[in-house]
Amino acid sequence: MTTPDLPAPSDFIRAIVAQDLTAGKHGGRVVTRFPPEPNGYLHIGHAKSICLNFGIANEHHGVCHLRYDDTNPTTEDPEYVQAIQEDVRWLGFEWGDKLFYASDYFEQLYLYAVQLIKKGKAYVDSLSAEEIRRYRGTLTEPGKDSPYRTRSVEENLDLFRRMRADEFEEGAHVLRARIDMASPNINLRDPVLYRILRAHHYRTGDKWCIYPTYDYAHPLSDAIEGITHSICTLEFEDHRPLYDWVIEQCDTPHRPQQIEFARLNLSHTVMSKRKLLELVEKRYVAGWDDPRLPTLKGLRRRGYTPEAIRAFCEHIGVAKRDATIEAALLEHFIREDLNRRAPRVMGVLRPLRVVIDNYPEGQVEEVEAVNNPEDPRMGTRKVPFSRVLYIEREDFREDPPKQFFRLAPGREVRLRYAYIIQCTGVVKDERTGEVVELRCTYDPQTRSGSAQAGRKVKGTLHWVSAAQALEAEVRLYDSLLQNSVGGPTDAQDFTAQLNPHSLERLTGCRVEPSLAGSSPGHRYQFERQGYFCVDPDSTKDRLVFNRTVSLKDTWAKVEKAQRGEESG
RNA sequence: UGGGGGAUCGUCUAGUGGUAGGACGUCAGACUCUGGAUCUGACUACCUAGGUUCGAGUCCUAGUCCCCCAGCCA
Repeated sequence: MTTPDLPAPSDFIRAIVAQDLTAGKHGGRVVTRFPPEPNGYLHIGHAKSICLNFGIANEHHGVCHLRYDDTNPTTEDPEYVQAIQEDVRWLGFEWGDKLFYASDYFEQLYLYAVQLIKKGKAYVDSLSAEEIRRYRGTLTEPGKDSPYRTRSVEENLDLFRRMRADEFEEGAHVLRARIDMASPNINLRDPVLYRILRAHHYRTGDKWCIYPTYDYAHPLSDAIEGITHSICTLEFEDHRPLYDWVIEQCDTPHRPQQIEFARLNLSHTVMSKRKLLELVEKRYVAGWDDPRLPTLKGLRRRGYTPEAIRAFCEHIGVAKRDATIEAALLEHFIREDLNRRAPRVMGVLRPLRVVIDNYPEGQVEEVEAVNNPEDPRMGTRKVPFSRVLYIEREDFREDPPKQFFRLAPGREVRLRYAYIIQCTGVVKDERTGEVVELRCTYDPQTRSGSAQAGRKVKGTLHWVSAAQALEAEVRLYDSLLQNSVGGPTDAQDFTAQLNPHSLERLTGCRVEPSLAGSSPGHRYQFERQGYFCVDPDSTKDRLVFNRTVSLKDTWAKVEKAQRGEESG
C-alpha cells in the first residue's frame, strides 16, 4: 500500500489537493470518501476510484470515508452493502470507524430542506412526472415555471410536512429547488430534491416515505462529514453548479470541493452496472463472481490479486479525457505479480499418453523441481517420474511445421526436470485416425542435474506421471466481448457482442500429485501454460482450476504468422 | 449560433515557453531445462489552420472531431 511521504503518483487531482494543502484551504486536512450505491457489486472501475480516494487520503495522513449513497430504497439491497465492504477490504483498504450511510443523515437533510423552503429556495410541486418533464424544456429551449412554483412558504411547509407524514400517493408531489427554469444547464432547472417513495428502506425501515435525491443528499453528506475533496466521475461535471448551490444555500459549516475525473473503461468487457446486472440476471454468466466479469468478486475468483489490481490502478493514471484501457495492460500486471509469487507446478490440460519403452516397468523415481525460479527461497519439490506419462496433446505434431521445437516422430525433447526422450512410434485409433499414444525411449544419461545432462535439445515439455497424476477440471477464459468496444454508447444489445467462447471447460486434465488438497484461492503457474487459481467448486476428490491468464505464447505468434503467410 | 468537458505514439499517460519522456503493445535479436521470466535494440504521437515568440504540445485566434446532460437513477 502507499506509504505516506513516498513519491506518489502525480495527477491533476493530487495537484489540486497539494495546492489546497499549501494554501491552507481546509486547515491542512484531507478527507475523501468512496460513496458506492448499494445496488450492485463493485467492479474494477470502482477499484480505480477506491485507489484514488483512499490513496490520496493515505498520502496526506488523512482519512477516506466509506459512505453508502443509499437514497433510493427501490433499487438497493443489503446484500450489496456486505459485499461492497468485503471487496474494499480485499482490495487492501481500511476505513476504520469511518463507515457512514447517507440514510444516517435523513433527519438533518429534512431539516435543511425545511430551511430551504423558508428561504424561498424550495417548493412543493404537484405536477406529474410527465408534466415536469415537459415543463423542463429541451436542450435548446428553456423550461417553463410550474404553476406551483409560486406557492407560499406556509403552504410549502405544510405540504412538505404532510409528504413526510405519508398523506400522499407516490408521485403526487415532489420538493424542488427554486433555481432557474431557463438555465442553460438543465440540472439547474428546479431539480427535484425529494420524492415520495413508499418503499421499505433496509436501514431506516418504514420511517420515511420521502427520500432525498442524489443531487441533494450528496453535497450535504459530504459537508456533514467534513469531506474536503469530493472526487467523482465526469458525468457529474455539470452537476457541480448544483452541488455548490446546495452547499451555498444550506450554509453548511464545511465547504467540500467536487472534482471530476474520467471513469475507467476496459476493452473487451462491460463496466456499466446495468449491463453487468443484465449478464447476471439473464444468466449469460454464472453470477456476480463469474471469473469472466470485471467485478472484484469475479476477478478474485479468476485469480487476480489485490496487489495486481492496485498496481494497475496506479499505472493507468487519472485524467479528464475519455479513455479505454486495453485488457492487455491488466493482464500485464497480473502476470508480473504472479510471476514473482506463484509456485510452479506441472499440469497437462489435454493429455496425450506417452509410454517410455525402455524405462523399467513398475519403477518410479522422484525428480527435483524448482518451485519458483524467480525466488529460490521457495525451494524445491519432488515429482514422480515413471514409464507411463502424459504430455500436452499440442506438444506433439505428426507433421511438424517449421519452428516447431516440440515432439514429433523421431524427434527428441527434454521432459522438464527429467530426461530427454525420443519419439519412436505413434499409436492411432484405427477408426478415427486420432493419435492416442506415443511410444518413446529415454536416454538414462540425461537426467536433469546429472553430470551428462548437458546435451541440448530445442524443446522442453511439461508432463505428469500417469499413475500418480490427479485428475482435474480446468476452466479456460477468453474475453467477454468479441470486440474491444464496451464504451458507454455502444449498441443497446451488447449481448450480441458476447464471445461465445468466453468459457471452455476441460475435464480429464492431469496435474502433478503435489497439488493434492490445495484449497480454493491458491494460485499456481502451470509451467508453459499460464497462471491458475483453485476454484471454490473444487471437492476433495477433484480439483477445479480457473485460468487467470495465460503465459505469453511466442510459438502461438509464430504459428499465426505462418498461417498468415500460407493463406496470403 | 443550449450548456458542460476533452483532443499527445496502436492503447494509456507525462510534459504548464527551451532536446516530446514513460508504460503496455508490436517487431527484431540475445539468453533460457518454462517458446515463461530477464536483457538489448527498433517502431510509432502533439486534431487542423493561422498568429505571438529567438523558440509553441504548452500562449492567442478561428475551426474540426469526440464525450456528457432533457430520471421523481446515481
